[in-house]
Amino acid sequence: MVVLELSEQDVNRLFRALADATRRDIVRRTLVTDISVSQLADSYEMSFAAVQKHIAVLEEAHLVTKAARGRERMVRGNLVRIRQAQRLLDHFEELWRSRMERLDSLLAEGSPDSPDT
Amino acid sequence: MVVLELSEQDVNRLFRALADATRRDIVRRTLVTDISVSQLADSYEMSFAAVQKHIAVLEEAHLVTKAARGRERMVRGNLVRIRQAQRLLDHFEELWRSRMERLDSLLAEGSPDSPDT
DNA sequence: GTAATATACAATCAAATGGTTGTATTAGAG
DNA sequence: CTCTAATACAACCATTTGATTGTATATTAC
Repeated sequence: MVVLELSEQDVNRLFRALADATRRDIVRRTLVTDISVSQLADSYEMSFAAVQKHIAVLEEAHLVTKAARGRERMVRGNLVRIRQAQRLLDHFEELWRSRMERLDSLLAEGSPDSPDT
Repeated sequence: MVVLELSEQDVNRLFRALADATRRDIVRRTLVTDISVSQLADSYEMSFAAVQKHIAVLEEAHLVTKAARGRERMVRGNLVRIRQAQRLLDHFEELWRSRMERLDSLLAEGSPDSPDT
C-alpha cells in the first residue's frame, strides 16, 4: 500500500486549485467526460488563454491530466487527487474526535485533577 | 434536514483558507483544544499581526470561531465547515461514478451505435 | 501547399495575498 | 491608578494571481 506523501506545497496547490469556481467546474466536467481545451474555453466568459491558465493550475495540482489527440488536448479529471484531498479532511475529523474522547473521559471520571496518571 | 447551501464565494473562501500550511496547522490545533490568539502567535515564525490575519481568513471561511475570555480571544476549530468541505469533495466522487456507470453500460451492450434509444 | 483550427507561451496589468511596522484600545496585575 | 499583556486595526510593500492581448507553432481540412 502506497503511503501517498503530499508535501505541504502539494497540499497548498491542491486546495488553492479548488478555490476557484471556474476550476471546480472544469474538474467536475472532466471527471464525467474528457473534454478538449477549446471545448472548455467555449463554455466560459473569458479568453481562451485564461481558461488555458486555469487548466494549467489544475494540472500542477494534479487534479486533471492532459492527453494529446491529434491537435487537440483532451483534459481528464483525476479522481485520485480528489480522494487525497478527502483523506486530508478526514485527518481533521480524527483530531476533533480526539478532543471529544478527552472530554468524554473527563466527564466519566468526574473531572479529577489529573486523569490517567 | 438542512440543505446547507454554500455560495460559490463561500466555497472559494473555504478552500482558499485551507491552501496555507500555517492556517491548516491552526485549524488542526484548534480542533483539538481552544487556543488563544497570542498562544497561537507564539508558535509561528512570523509577527503577531500576521498570525492574526491568518486567523481572520479562517474566521471568514468559518473554519474557526473566536470567543472572548477576559482579554484573550480563544480560537476554536469548527468541524462543521470541514464536513461541508468533505461533502463538496464527495460530490466530485459521485460525478466520476456516473462516468464509470456509463462506461459499464457501454461495455455491457458491446458498444452499440446508440445505447438506450 | 495553403488556410483554418487548436494550442502554447510571453508580456503586461490590476487586484488580491501575505507579510511587515506602528498606533490605539481593552482588561488584568500590582 | 498605573503598567503591562492581549488584541485590533491601519498603512505600507513585495509577490502572486487572474485576466488580457499578441505572437508562434502544430495539426487538420481543402
